[in-house]
Amino acid sequence: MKPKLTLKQIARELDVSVSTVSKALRDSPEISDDTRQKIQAFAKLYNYKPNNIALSLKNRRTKTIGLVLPEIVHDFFATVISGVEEVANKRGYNVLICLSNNSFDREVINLEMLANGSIDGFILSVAKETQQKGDYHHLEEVISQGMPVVMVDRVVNDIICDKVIIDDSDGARDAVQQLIDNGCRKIAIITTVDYISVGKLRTEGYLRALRNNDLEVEEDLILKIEDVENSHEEIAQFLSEREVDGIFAVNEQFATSAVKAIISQGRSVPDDVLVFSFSDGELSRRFIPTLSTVNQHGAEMGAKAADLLLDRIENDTTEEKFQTTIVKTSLIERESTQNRKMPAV
Amino acid sequence: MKPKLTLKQIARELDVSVSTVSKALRDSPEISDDTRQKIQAFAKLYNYKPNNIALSLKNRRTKTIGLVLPEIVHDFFATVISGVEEVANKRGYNVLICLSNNSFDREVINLEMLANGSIDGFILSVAKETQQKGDYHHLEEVISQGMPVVMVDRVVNDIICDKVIIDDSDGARDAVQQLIDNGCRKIAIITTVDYISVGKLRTEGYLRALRNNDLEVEEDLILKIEDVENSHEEIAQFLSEREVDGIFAVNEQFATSAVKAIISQGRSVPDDVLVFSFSDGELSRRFIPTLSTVNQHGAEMGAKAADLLLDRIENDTTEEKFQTTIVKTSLIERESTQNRKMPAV
DNA sequence: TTTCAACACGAAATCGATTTCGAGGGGTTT
DNA sequence: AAACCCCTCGAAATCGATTTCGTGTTGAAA
Repeated sequence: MKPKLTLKQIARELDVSVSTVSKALRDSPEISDDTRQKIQAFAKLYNYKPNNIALSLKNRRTKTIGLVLPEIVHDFFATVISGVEEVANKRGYNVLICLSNNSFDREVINLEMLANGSIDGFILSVAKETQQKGDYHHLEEVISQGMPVVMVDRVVNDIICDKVIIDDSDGARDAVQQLIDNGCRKIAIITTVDYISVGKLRTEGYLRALRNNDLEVEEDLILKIEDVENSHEEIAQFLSEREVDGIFAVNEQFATSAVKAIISQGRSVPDDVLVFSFSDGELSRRFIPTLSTVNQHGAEMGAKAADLLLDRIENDTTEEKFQTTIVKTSLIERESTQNRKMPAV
Repeated sequence: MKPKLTLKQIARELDVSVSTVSKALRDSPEISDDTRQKIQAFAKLYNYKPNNIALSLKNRRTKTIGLVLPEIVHDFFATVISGVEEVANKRGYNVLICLSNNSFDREVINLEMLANGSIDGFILSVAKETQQKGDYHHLEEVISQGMPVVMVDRVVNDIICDKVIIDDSDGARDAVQQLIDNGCRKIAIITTVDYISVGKLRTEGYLRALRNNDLEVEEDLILKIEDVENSHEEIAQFLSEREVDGIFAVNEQFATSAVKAIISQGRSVPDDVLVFSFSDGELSRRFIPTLSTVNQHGAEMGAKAADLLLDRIENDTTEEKFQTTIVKTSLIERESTQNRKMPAV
């Protein structure tokens, strides 16, 4: 690594002191026009850029924020990253991304790595395993150190900090309502186990929609998936044993598995069964049929989280109280709920 | 931000010097057992962790690598990130991710931001606009500064550095060969314009496969997409005017658009037309029919790139010559090429 | 008793930048 | 001519850690 140009070298070269160089480059009035121009010309010529690390040490802030996510090969989190990155860059910050791969241990390690001066604050979405364990000491620790933290999507209610979430429950309710409005009466839900906060909330929304319409809640129509990897067979099995006219799936994977299962039964989506999905990604947009879905506005969530975090970092508003921002979901209706046989109610 | 515990504070608290504390914590033999234990106990009690920034400044290395990508809402790049992240973390490094959004200017800005001490080296995949412009001065600059750089996937031949690519051309050739073996004789290709390096290479592979089998190359069957956003209509139009029995698409988006167009013509994939895609993602795995595709092994590419970069960083092997690693693609055959009518040759 | 080595620790330099404070020189005021 | 001020610049502290070198003490060897 070739050593980069430093203030000291410029000083030696031009036979002035380091402080003079620093001041000249920052247009301090202490420095005469003559000297200033000479130094600035030299710096420009050799393309001097101050060393970020030295600045970080001096200023006690790194102009970098950390983003800790459970996974990345997932359109939703990818869009969150885009949102965070855009806002952060616009405001002059870098983004340090760490993946927990849904592992508690990796999440702890990541927080520790970052919390030692590398960053000015965190944005994180909690790992699945962490939610399962319910162990949040690592979060409490960094927060008690005074590190600003914003949680996104998969949040922890017990931890007090800024949060950006979507109205999971309302979004689910609206989606199911849509199914009902389109004539469905026997609606199954394919969801996650309850310790996943968003899964639980979406299940609640499903239940609310049914009750709002005086439809009976049949426990038998609720499928809670524990093992996402092998969910496809489980879903196929589930649907083969039940006669439903509508399916609400809490993510794209479950939705596509459901469609596939229905089709392999010789039935059709949307002619025989309507399917509503959650989380809008490439998959929903390009599937055949295209999937109706609840749009989570991931980029917007990321952008909002970044703004919240940077506001807290820059204004040092430690005493200001924490807020939970809810980004509204919206329904995107596509082919999978365009029923041609059942008339809309 | 509450000030974190520093060596100086420990020193003051225990009434020893800063150097003694530092040495004690690093188990230096200069320090007596007594003092060492006292200091280590204190540090442990108050959970002392050295400040990363100070270490970076002192050591002249940040234990962080930069990863500059054109986009992220794209399974391939997401898997590359996973691979990089895993290796980097395993070897004790953080990953700073920047997105260029395929913009030349943003790429330049990102490089400049990172090149000032924030990181020890780069991994990057060149932005589309940069390839179009052919302006690589920003790359040359950071490299001439002695910053180690590894390029991934979308590489620039003119720049001399380590590279990790796939055998785009061979992968495409193999895919097209597979189509031919499955009985296709009129094979269209849906590809990108030539300034995208990988698009051009895949087109070459397509041509080679045709020639290898003494099939005539019909320019009319080659569709080069410039505007990816509105590619769907272009593809539908293209296919409606041509009678083909096989389609090779250089990415998942083009492939799904093609399938959709074929189906809306009242024909079937794979019964009437076989479709082979490139880049294996959720979409290919979950589409109906599931898509045969050329697997790019993104995680492997990312991992390899990270290993190359870290080796260069840690061994300071500036003089060692640069290598281009080719990660072999592999064909994944799924439903979209399981022809039931045309017998395999 | 003198000398010397081993031991345990501290002072200071260093990484690269910023910033406070002080000082020298030139000119102006009384 | 004495007093003063302003302009311009440099020395040094600082951020938090590491590391070299030096120093004082103790004990043992000569």
